[in-house]
Amino acid sequence: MKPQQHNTAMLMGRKTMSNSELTIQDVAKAAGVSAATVSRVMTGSAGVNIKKAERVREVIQQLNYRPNPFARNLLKKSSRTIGVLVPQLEDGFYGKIITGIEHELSQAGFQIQISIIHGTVEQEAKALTNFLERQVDGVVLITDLLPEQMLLNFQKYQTPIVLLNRLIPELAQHCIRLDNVEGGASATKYLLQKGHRRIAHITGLLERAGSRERLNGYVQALQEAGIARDDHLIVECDFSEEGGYAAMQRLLARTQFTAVFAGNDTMAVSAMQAARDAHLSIPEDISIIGFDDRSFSRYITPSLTTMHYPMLEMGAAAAQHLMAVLRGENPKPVPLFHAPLIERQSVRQIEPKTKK
Amino acid sequence: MKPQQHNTAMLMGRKTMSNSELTIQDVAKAAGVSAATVSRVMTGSAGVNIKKAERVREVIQQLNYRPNPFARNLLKKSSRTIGVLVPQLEDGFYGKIITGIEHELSQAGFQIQISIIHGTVEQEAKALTNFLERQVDGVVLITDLLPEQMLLNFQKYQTPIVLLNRLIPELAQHCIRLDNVEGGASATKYLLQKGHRRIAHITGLLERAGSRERLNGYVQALQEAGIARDDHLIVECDFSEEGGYAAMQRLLARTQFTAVFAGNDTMAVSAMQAARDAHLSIPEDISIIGFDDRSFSRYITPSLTTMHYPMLEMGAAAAQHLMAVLRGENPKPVPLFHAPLIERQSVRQIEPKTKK
DNA sequence: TTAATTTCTGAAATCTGTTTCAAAATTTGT
DNA sequence: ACAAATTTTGAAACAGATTTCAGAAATTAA
Repeated sequence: MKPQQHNTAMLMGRKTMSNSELTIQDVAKAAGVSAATVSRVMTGSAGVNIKKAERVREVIQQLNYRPNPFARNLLKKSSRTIGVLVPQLEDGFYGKIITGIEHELSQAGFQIQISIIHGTVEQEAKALTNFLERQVDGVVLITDLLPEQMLLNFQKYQTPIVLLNRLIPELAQHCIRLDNVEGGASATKYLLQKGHRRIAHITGLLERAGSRERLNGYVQALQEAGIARDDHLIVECDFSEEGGYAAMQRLLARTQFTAVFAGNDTMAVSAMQAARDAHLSIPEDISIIGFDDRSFSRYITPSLTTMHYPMLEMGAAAAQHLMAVLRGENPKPVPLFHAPLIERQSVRQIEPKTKK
Repeated sequence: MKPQQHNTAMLMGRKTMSNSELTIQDVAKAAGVSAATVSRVMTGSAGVNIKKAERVREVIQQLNYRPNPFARNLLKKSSRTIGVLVPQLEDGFYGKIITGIEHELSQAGFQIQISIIHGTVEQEAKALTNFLERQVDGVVLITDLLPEQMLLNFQKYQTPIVLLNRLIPELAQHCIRLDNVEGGASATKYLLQKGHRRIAHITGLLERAGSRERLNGYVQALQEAGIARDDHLIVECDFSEEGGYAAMQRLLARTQFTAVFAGNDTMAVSAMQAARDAHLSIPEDISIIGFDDRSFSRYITPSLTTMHYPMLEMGAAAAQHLMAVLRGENPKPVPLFHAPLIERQSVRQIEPKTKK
């Protein structure tokens, strides 16, 4: 497993002949040895006379020979490439995961191949099939769309797979996830600790496990504080901005509260807007806490207190796990990640006795 | 160029035998023909008896045979893969470009391989070399770092290359760029049209061509309006938030103005903050216009009027251009892209005669 | 010095498709 | 029905590495 010999010399501009289509045979001829010997030098296998090896290395350098990766892949049955399927890259959310993955993988000499899902399950399945056809060494999936059964069928292939933000029991040890229950509880506890008692919750789509988990955390935290769940305070939403706005309007129309825990930052932002449009100011009249810590959250006014989604770290963990599996190690399940609280300005302290 | 035969059937869960290591020979044997014939069917080459072809297709389906891509690559000397080098993916800026590229390429059956640059020129050169070694069919580069000479040396390889947001004269026809001069002028003209006459400009690093171009646009627009360049109104900055804040402070301390054209949205946001901290409100006291249309710009208060950087479109154009080159077409240079104005709330109309 | 080891080396096989080429099969022309 | 033309076909060559295996060379033992 010697590091590749190729230098960046030629890119740096030192004179070198342009290696159009050099094969190992050419190198062998130039060095006066057999192709087998050159190969041994290239791969760093033992058993080559030290002096001869040196000479071969020189010739390789001289000619700037680069072995044809396709021939190599064919033999090795591996391309040292990992496929990553992401829902989108248009904001930094998934970009951070990719960054985390890439950082780990590039160090191990792997490349990442990405596929962006453009909506339908069909397309997503096609993207996955495409990875198979191209024989990537492993796959990282970030998707809620693909039905469980499809993922399970995917196991038939020998290709290792890691799932991010999704739990599939049969693949549990390859699932990298956030502790959403804990996160939801932390957010709620923070509001409680700030003196709030009437705390509303705008959830994401409850068909998504993550949304349900955050809701559970919210309910749990309230319970621990001796507050019963009040369904007037809970409204389901679809993650979107429009939804967040409408959800806040609905809440304002039907009950009273001093704080809102939004299931994600996007909904939090638009909920804030809805509050403002109803002549309520934040955090004076209503405190709000989000979830995810999206990049815009620190820029809005007031800046949004939220739970940080450690995507970089989770991406890195996904990559490490995949590497381990590829090395044939026993895949020990990755523990849940925790979402730390990012305290900013959208939540204010309330007088302990000011029960509204 | 028949579309690949592989269905997603097995992923969908219909019963199929797990195609562990099927080769074209196995299929040939099963179908009672030669490997050559199977190959002809797979690649859709003419000259196969229609009935026999049908039978072979059935067997292929039955066995769920997928040709080994490595063997294919070896022969075709192509992997239908494009390498993309990006500075970062942690916010949506470059993610959008990738999205544009991916969208185009996936339709053409290409995959994208991405490399994120982690800072140094050395690393960047290594990433590029890595693409070479892996024999990607083409490369899209988004980088200011790599020295021109290095890029030129890169030409020695037959691998086609497209540069985004950078002009290298010798590679001009493969450079996809934004018309920064026009963009800078548009932003400035908009402020002029809103009645502003004392317009400050916070530039990006002037060593970057883009920053100089935007500055030139600014100066040009002023000139056209009969206003001479006033260097007190221009301050160079480094693109960063801290820099934007300091730049605004500097401007406020040394001269008067009613509007600011910031070289990018990041600086605009922090300039706004600096203004607020100096007890000036936006847009009442100072109007501000940004550049890039970053995702956070619409969330801040007031929402930021800015010039939209059409990254999706430019990414798509890069991909299309690359495809054209790969098809052996004559590479007609791609015209400069235009940055449209996104009118939001950070600029206000000034009374025509209220010259301050 | 010869025998016994150990270390090196290269020819050939292998990996899996694609393509060429000549032979075989079929069709057409008369 | 027979030659000529056309369509199909499979054997073999090929792409460019890696690896096995047996023989050659060098080293050690005796």
